[in-house]
Amino acid sequence: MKKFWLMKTEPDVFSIDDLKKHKSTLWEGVRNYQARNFMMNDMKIGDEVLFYHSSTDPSGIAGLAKVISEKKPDPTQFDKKSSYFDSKATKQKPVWYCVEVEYVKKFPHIIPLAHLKKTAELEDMLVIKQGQRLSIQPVTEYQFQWIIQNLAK
DNA sequence: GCCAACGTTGGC
DNA sequence: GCCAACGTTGGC
Repeated sequence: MKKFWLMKTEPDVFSIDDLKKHKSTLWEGVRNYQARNFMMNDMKIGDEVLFYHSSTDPSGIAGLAKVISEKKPDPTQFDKKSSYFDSKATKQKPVWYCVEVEYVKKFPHIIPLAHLKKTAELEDMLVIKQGQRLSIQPVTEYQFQWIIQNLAK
């Protein structure tokens, strides 16, 4: 059963245009257990992703991606030079995992967070809740399809 | 740049 | 295991 997700990124660091250019990317650098657990346990090949730009103006959904590989150890946890280095992690016992996501499309216009907040059909979306910092969030199929059909233009 | 909300750390 | 202190996220 295909699932749907929202993944946040700061466009200054990695934007939808970067994903388009690279075709796909390992979603490395997640250091939150809840978000990691989604990637470790729940995200499967073919799952669809709303690609969300945070800490920018306006913040919002910039496009679509899809999951093309299931969990792999996050290489940055072993890299002493990386700010994501984790001394607790070993190659035999990695702590952090990530999935690989592939570019699908960039929306003609970003869908601003403020717009999502005003949409009654999306009132249960996690991303619009105050203080919701989780960088990978589950989205319902209804929410996903509604956004595609009504807001992605 | 501010700061509320949240997750994590560490002393006890 | 509690919880205060701290660091981070991310909208505004």
